[in-house]
Amino acid sequence: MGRSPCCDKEGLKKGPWTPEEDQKLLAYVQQHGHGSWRALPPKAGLQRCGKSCRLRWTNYLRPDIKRGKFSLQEEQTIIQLHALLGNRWSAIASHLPKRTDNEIKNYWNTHLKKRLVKMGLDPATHKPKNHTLGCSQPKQIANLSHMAQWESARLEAEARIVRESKQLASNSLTSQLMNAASASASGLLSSRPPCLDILKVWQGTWMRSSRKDVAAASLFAANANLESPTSILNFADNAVGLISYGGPCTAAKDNGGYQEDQNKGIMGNSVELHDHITDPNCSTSYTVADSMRYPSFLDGFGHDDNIVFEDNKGNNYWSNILNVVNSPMGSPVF
DNA sequence: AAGGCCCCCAACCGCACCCTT
DNA sequence: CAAGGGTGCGGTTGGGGGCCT
Repeated sequence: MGRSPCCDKEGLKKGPWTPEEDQKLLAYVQQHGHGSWRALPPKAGLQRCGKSCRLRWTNYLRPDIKRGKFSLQEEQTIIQLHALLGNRWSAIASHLPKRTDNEIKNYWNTHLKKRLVKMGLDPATHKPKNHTLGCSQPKQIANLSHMAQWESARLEAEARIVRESKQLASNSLTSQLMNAASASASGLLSSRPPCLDILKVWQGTWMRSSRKDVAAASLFAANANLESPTSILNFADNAVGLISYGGPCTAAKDNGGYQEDQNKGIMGNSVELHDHITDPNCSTSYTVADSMRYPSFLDGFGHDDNIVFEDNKGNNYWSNILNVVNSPMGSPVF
């Protein structure tokens, strides 16, 4: 178990990077791509371990990094995703593609966490510390847990897709770096990330269940921009929440392991009925538990007689998350 | 001006996971 | 199937800079 640190070799430099080192690393990656990080330092003429180089590249030198102050919308996105995902920084970062997980983590720890504490919220649970406004009923706590777990697993999978896309982008970085603008336009480095489309399904479900107004829900779903290229959701065929796999088939296949995890972790209580869904764009068919069509954990959400998270303005906490997701400009990355 | 304190963030560390052999 | 290498991830640290006294 474990491995020996790669940085304990004699003669390897640690600590802050110098501009010369940055230049060497940048020049090498631009010319050759990073390839194997462990093998990179000697080739690039650096007295660093591969891990240090990788970190420096991913957290600082990468051309597709937005630095500087976080916008209000970015802050909101982080807080709300953190409410769903907890300290899953990479998953959160996948929805703020120009920010690194390290940056987001630092920002959370130094700013946002304190702000929540000041507001009397527990930064770990995002609930008021006295629990007077929280979900006090066990069923609702369980529902929240299920929601978070479900979304978390899905986001993990989508984050992985993003990573793989970036990997592909990285592999062709040389040409892209020659023309940063076109790289941006190409969508490889700064494409709209897989958004929280599942939350839209939830909202649609809320609308149905709370208002019993299928037409309104369908209208909402139809109006929603649900054409995220990597989303697992597809409203084109069914505006009331039928889940199908509409994403790139390679990505979906690549995430078989995550799908397994989802099935284990979230479908544990699912019914035995499964539907086979065939992606028209690829020959692979997918098995989707019936419970994914109508997630049972939605029971109890959005009904007037149930307590849900509310902020001090009386807004539904999860609706706020949905608002961020739904708003075309709700987040700089959406 | 200088010393102390605090904050921030780049970087490190160790573990876990994935992939290859 | 197991072992080992490569990489990703999250927690933590420490040094630099700003602020206060």
